[in-house]
Amino acid sequence: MLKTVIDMEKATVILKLLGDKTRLTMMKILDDQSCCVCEFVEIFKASQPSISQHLRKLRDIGLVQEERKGQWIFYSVNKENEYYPFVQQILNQLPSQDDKLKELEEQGTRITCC
Amino acid sequence: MLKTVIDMEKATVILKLLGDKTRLTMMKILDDQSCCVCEFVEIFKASQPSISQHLRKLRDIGLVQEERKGQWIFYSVNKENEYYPFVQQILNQLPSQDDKLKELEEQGTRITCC
DNA sequence: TGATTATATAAGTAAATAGTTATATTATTA
DNA sequence: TAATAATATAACTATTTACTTATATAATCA
Repeated sequence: MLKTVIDMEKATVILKLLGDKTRLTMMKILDDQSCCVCEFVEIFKASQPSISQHLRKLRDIGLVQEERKGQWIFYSVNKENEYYPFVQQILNQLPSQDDKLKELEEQGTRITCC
Repeated sequence: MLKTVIDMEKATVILKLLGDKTRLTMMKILDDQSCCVCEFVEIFKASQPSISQHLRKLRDIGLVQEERKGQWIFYSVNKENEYYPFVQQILNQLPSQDDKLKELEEQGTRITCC
């Protein structure tokens, strides 16, 4: 197994970002599939600016990336990121959050443009 | 390999605690050996109350434990803690902090009572 | 036993963080 | 092209966090 070593400074920054329930759940969801902002608004029952600001923080350090598809902007995990292996090891220990998106599908609020 | 799954709530709390450079470094050091408060004060060039408060937070959620030895109180990682495997996987990805204690030994400020 | 050393805790302060409201931007649709 | 929908950003506010200063406790030492 490849042993990844990350510097303490960067590890701290990443752990601080993941030390928030909304962002940690976002990352776990995004690790499986991409998701648009309005879906997160539904999932977390949070305001749009609040979701947008969480995503921005994750994007600013390169953990996620955005891609516009028409009027929607989809976010996905940037698996090319230098620190992704570090994050992945954490995410792997978390329970699946599939149910969150399943609920949206049942409600019919999942974006299905793609 | 045993797959540990930790609930999101608890994971968030632990990651938030580890998302601080002082506490993260403390945990990495303690993962190898026990250490007393005054050694941390030296290592981090921080005030005694500040160190004491960081250790209290780690102790409050059970990640470390204290043991009095005379006038000193030694802290060590509580490897029996339910969430230790989660923490350990994170710590394993961090660079060794042995040099921090080595410096103290060279200065002669390492506590050698035990 | 009085002084010193190690540590903890409480109270106060400054900085960081998360959320809100308001507004701007960009794309789609009528 | 005007209205609507999705998203981002800015400014403000409330909460949380980390650190400081002051004080308390407990052990050791002279």
